[in-house]
Amino acid sequence: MARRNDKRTRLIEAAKTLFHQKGVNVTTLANIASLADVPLGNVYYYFQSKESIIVAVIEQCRKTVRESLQLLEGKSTDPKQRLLHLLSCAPEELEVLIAYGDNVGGLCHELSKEGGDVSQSASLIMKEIIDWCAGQFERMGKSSEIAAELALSFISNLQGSRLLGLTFKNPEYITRQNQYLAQWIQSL
Amino acid sequence: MARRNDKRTRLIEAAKTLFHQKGVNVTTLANIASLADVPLGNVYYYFQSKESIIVAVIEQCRKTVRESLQLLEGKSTDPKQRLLHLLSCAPEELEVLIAYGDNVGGLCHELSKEGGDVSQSASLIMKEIIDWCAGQFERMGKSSEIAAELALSFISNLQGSRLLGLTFKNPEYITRQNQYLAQWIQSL
DNA sequence: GTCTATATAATGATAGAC
DNA sequence: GTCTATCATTATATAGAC
Repeated sequence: MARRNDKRTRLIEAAKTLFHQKGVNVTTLANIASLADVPLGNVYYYFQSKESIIVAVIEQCRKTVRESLQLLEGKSTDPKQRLLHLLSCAPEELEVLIAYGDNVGGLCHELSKEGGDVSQSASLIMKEIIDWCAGQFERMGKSSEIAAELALSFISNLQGSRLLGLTFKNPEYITRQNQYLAQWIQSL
Repeated sequence: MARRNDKRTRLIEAAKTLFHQKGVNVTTLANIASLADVPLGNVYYYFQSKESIIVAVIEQCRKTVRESLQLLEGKSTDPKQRLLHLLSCAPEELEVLIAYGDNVGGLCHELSKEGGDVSQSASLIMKEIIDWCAGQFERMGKSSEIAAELALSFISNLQGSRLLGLTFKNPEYITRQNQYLAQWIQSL
């Protein structure tokens, strides 16, 4: 059970990375096994199918997102500052964003076309982010209805700018838009 | 040459539809040939490889986008109205958006991860849209620098809202955000 | 639990008859 | 120009030795 978790975890991490970098559909089990340093045939001891790996990756991403948001809550008690923290990203993160796009956005984009359970679970990650933002706007004194609308607008813009950053391979598209959003938040 | 264009066009149209609905990487040549009602083996008379079909689809999309934008210019001489027209979409279009997402956004997302020539040609479609919007903002009296920034913000938000609409399979995510953007444009 | 070898199906691509 | 048949490769998935 100890080593089982080890390899299982490694496979999920490898899959998560490759799904982000190449996309879910382009990534093969051989790719995942190779990166995780696990023999191809052994993958099926830990996962029933490729889809069950996808499900596991989604769960893992959701956990990561939730932890990141909780970390953000620890950084400041001011909701405005928290939202600004969500915007700011380190230079390495920015490089990843222009090379492979936003992880959550990518998953949602690709999986939402297929429909079914997997599609919906992916959407829950995005929902978690939006709801968290709405919570911050509420703390800023906005009504729950207005807060939901602001959160939607905020994430919409954030996701859009990351798509443009990816498309044009230009970090300025993201940073410029982030500055704009930061001003917008300050003005609320 | 006459019939050649006929089948070739049908293949491009079929590929364009399937790339949008399923994604580029998931779509097989068999899918395309089937939808275009062309025998699988015959595809290679018109295209050298799958990649050359992708290139052709991108060109076709770019042409479609350019025509749509020119059509928009005919609808009104007022740049604000033109931008509002770009936002408004018919109920059927809205259904397509929540089912399969934005066509251009989808192409850029998927192809930008692969890099290379194809990636860059896809980005040119998005650039064409942004530049057109920037042109409208300039006509509204904005400096070229400000206009470029506004266009970026506008398309960023538009693309983001379409991703959210797709993700949550909810047209309200798009219409609500469109209303917000419409107000934003009016206020400029 | 771990790994090799392989079955099975699908995919991009080609050969060659018509 | 058109189409059938098929190759070569790769993918998911399984069988079974250790």
